[in-house]
Amino acid sequence: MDEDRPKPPMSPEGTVPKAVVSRLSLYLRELQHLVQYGHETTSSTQLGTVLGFTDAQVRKDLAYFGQFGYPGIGYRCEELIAAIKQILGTDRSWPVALVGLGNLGRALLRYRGFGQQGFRVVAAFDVDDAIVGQHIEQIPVYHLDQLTEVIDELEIRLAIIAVPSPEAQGVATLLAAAGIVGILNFAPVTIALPSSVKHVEVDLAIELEQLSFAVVNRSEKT
Amino acid sequence: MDEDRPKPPMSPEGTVPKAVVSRLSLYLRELQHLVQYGHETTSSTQLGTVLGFTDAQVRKDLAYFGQFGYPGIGYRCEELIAAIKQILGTDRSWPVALVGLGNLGRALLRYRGFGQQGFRVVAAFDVDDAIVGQHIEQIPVYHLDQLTEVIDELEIRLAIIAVPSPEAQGVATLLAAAGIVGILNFAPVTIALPSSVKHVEVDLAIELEQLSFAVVNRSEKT
DNA sequence: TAGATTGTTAATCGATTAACAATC
DNA sequence: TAGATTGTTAATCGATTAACAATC
Repeated sequence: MDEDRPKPPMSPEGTVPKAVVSRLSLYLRELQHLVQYGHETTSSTQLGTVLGFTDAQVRKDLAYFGQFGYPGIGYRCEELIAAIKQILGTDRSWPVALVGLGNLGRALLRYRGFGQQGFRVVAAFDVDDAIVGQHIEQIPVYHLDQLTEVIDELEIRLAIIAVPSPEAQGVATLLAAAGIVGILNFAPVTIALPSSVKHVEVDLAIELEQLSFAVVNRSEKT
Repeated sequence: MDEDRPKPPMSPEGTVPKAVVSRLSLYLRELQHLVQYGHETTSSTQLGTVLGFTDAQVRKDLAYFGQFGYPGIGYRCEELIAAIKQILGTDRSWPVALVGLGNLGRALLRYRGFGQQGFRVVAAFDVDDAIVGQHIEQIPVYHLDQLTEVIDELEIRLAIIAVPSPEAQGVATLLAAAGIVGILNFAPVTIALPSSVKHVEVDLAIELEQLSFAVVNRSEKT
């Protein structure tokens, strides 16, 4: 629309706080909602209000990566969506490997939310002979032994671990050796990996514990 | 073992940073692993090393809630586990309602990790007549219309939302009206609730986005 | 005793917010 | 023009770390 605008092409010179990046994802999500409802532009105040941040924080967060707004006008939604996707690296589609096809693994295999944000599970792994060799939701299920080979073949760089806790570290080590550089781990254990391999841990029970704490200590804040 | 020790019974006088509470959950998880491996005591250094924190931080975090350690010795695992459970409110078992039985909802219904940490799903809700009235994993499935009634009857205070995004806000409002005080939301939308209702949002795609960002910006840190 | 480790204070570091000139 | 809103600097706030006396 306006290619001529001097747009510093993503220069995170200094180090970007981790919290900023997760808010970036929230901005993106909200912007996508706004577009769905027909909004063409938005403002730091609007984004902040919906998400519970100050307007200053929204502007500061974005400022880490460049200048995306128009003084007096705000941000053009589509434009900012494109910019954030580029920053997050989701302006492409990432092939993802999924290891472990228990309840959670199967649910993740079918989860539509990944595809919408630029991730597609292209290979699943398990050790259960009853499912190895089949396809689930059109995704081929391989034996864990084929991990390295398949990851190499399909050029997969991201993986999801959904195996029982005792197996998680072993699988993580295998994945790292196979060339995976980012791991999303659903097993409730802290896995150790070389620092070159990034990993995010999601422990569903811990999320409930945070709630439990908030509820138990609720009265004191009132 | 030593009931006589003067143990300030959980006095979070000032306000406890949110980050401290989530680390508390990690300490608990790690302590449980240590006990499984036969450890009787541990230290702030050991806990910190495994989890990637400094020893000072471990001690500071725990200090928000009382004195749990023994100078020269460290922390008795079982004792600290009991203390943290009490702080988090998981020294009891919480009945939980689950709304939405799509792929993710069903997986959560079967997820074993909840029970181990003091949460049990006791009622599930959906609007699909094909499953309403049945039991899945011995959990009764009710129609969404029965939400208020069942939550009241079973005295449920925590709920999990696993419905499609467009339904999430409506369900959240319903839950709040039914007396739910804590909500774990898996729908990728920010829901608005009265501040008396605590909620935690888990967006699976966002977790992958964090990974994608880390991977794309990986080289710069090396 | 010597060695280990806590709880806590003070110092450092980092992140959020307020304010405002510049811009449309 | 007047009103709206940005990007950015400085001020504030909060969280992490280092250091150490006290304790076992």
